[in-house]
Amino acid sequence: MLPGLRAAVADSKAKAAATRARKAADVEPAPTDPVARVLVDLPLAHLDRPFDYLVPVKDAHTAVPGARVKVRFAGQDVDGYVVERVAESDHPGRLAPLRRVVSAEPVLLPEVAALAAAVAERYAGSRADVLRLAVPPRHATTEAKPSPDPDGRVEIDAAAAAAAWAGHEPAAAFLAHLAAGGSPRAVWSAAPATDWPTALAHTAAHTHASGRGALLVVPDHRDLARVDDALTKVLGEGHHVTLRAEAGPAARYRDFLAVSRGRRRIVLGTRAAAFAPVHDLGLVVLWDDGDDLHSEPRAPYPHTREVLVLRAEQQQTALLLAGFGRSVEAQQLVRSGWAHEIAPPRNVLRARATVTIAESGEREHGARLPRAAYDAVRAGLADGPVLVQTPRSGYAPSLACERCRTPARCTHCTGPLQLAGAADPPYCRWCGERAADWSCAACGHRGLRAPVVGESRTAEELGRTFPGVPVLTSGGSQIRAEAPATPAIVVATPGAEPVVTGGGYAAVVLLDTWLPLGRVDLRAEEEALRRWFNAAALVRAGGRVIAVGAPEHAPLQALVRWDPAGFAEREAAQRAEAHLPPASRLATVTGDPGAVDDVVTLLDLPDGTEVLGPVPDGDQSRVVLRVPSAAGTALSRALGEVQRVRSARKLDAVRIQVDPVDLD
DNA sequence: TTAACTGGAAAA
DNA sequence: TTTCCAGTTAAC
Repeated sequence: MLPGLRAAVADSKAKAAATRARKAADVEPAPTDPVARVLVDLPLAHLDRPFDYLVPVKDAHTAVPGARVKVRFAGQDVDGYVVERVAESDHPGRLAPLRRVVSAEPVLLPEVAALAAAVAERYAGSRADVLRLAVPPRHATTEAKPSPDPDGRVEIDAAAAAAAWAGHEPAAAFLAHLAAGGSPRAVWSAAPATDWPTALAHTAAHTHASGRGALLVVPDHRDLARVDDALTKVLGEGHHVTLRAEAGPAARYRDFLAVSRGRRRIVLGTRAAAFAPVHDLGLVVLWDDGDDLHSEPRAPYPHTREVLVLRAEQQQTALLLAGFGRSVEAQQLVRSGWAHEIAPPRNVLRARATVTIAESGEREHGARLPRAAYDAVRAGLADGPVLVQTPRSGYAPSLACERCRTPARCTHCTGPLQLAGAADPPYCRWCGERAADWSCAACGHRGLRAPVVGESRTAEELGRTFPGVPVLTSGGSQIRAEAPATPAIVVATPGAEPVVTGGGYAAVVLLDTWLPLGRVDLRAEEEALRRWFNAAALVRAGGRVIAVGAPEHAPLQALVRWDPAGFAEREAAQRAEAHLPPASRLATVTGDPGAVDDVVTLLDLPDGTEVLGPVPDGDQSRVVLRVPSAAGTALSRALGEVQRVRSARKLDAVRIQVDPVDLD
C-alpha cells in the first residue's frame, strides 16, 4: 500500500472512531423539558414542520422558545428557531442534541411564529420563507448592548386627537374604544386636506393608554418620515421606534430588539414591520393599502393588508385600514361587516375641496392645459403653491429619434434600443447588438433622444406659460419630499408629490387623466383613482382640484364626487361578476410545462375550481386557478400540499402565487 | 453528511 | 432463502 493511501485510510478510521465516540458519549439532557421543537431554515416545503432535538444540560436555560439555534440536520449544520420546549418527543427514533444555541435572545415570539404559519398557509409557501421576512439577521455586537429603558406613560391629548380627526365619523367612538382596551376594526377613507400622520399617531396614543402596543405600516420611506415626526409630536420623545429597512444591519437589529424586548410598544415601519414582535399588541394600522409597495416581492409574496388582517384576527387586536382612496379589498371588509367604516360626511367634503373636470378638448395654453385648468393655476398662485400631477410619458426607458420621435429600433432584430451609459453607443434590449451608426428608419435623422419624463417637459411648458413663477419638479429618481408654502408650480409624477410644509396646495391640477386609464392592467382604474386621490388630498382646506380629462370616465366621476367607497363598491361588483379577487381567490402556478401539468393533475382542488390554461409563458407554462373566496383556504391548502409532495419527491420546483397583485 | 432502507444479484 | 452491496431516501 502506498504511504499516502495508508495515511488516508488511517485518517478515515480515526474519523469513524471519533463519530462512534461522539455517539457513545451521551449528552446529559436538561432536567426539565429536555426536548426542543425546532423550525429549521431550509427551503424544502416538506421539511416545514418542527423537528425535535435534545437540549443538553448546558443549554437548559438558553434554548428558550424563540432562540436561534444550530442543529445537525441530515449531516449538515442548519439554522433554526426553538419554537417550544416540551418534556417528551413523539419522534420514535433517537433525538440528536442541539448543536449550539446561537443566542438566548428570544427573537421569534410565539404569536409571530403563529402568524408566520398562517401567512405561509394562506400563500402556499413555507414558514422558513416567511420568517426570513419577519426576523432580521442577527448582529452580535448590537445584541450585547442594552436596549432603551421601557417607555413611560403616554398622555392622551383629547382635544388634539379630536382636532386631528375632525370631520370623520365615527372617529371619536373608534378612539374611545381603543383607549378603553377594545379592539374595533375600521376602514378609514380620509377627507382631502387631512393631516393623516397626526391622526394615526393619536390612534397609537389611545391604544398605548390602554396598556397595549400599536403597529403602524406605511408604503415608503417618505410616509415613514412623516408619521415618525407625527408620532414624536403626539407621543413625545422615546415612546416609539421606527424600523428602517435601509438603515443597515446594526441599526435595524437594534430597533428590532427594542421591540422584541418590549421596550418600545409603538412601532412604525414599512411592509416587513407587519411581523414586528410588538408586545401586548392592541392595534394594527395600514396606510394606503392599495399601494403595491405593500405587496412583498419575495416568496411567498404576502400582502401587508392580508398579513395584518390575519394578525388582527389571531391576536384579537384592533385594525385600521386607512387611506384617501379605498381598495376593493378594504371595501369587501366593510361590506361583509368585518370592519366598520370611518368617513367624512358630504358637508365636510364640500368644505375641504372643490373637484371639477376640465375637458381636454378646450386647449388654449400649451398642448395640455385647458382654459379652466389655466385659470385654476393662475388663481391658486395668487396665494400659494400649485401642484400639477402629470403621468409619466414614457412607459419604457427606450430611445426615440431626436427629430421625429419615432421609437428607435434595432436594425438586426427590431428590438427597442436602450442607453447603456452616457458615452457608450446604445444597445438592443432583445439581442444586445450595439447600434453605433443608427439612423432613423422614418426620417433618416442620426440623433437620438433620451425619453422625456412627463414632469420635465410639463415643467418647461408651464414655465413658459407662467413666466416668473418658480417651477419645481419631483419624480423619477429625483423625488422632493416637501414643497414651500409660497407661490410656486410643483410638477410631480404620481406618487412623487411633495407635501407642503405646514399647509397644503392652493390648487391641484391632474393632467392627462386618460393616460393611466389606457393601461390593460386589471387594476388600472382603481390605481389611477388612488393616485389622483392621493395628489388631490394635498390641497389645503377649501382649495380647488381640477382634473383634465373626459367626464364620462367612471373613476373621474368618483374623484369629482370624492367617493372612494362608491367606486370601490362598483369595482367590487364588477370583479365579483368576473370571478376576480377579492370575491374569488386566485392562484398562478408557473414552471416547466411538464411540472405545471403534473401539479394540475396532482392537486386536490376544491369543488368549483376553475382551471384556466395552462398557457405558454416564455419557455415556461402557467396555469391560473380560481375559486370563490369561501373555498380560498381549501385552495391554499391544496397548493401547499402539492408543494410538500413535490418537494419530498424531489420534483422540479414550480412557482405558486396566491392572489398576485399583477395578473396580465 | 450519513444511517437506514431498498431492491437486485450472487451465494448457498 | 440468505447475504451482500450499491444506490436511494429521509433527515429529529
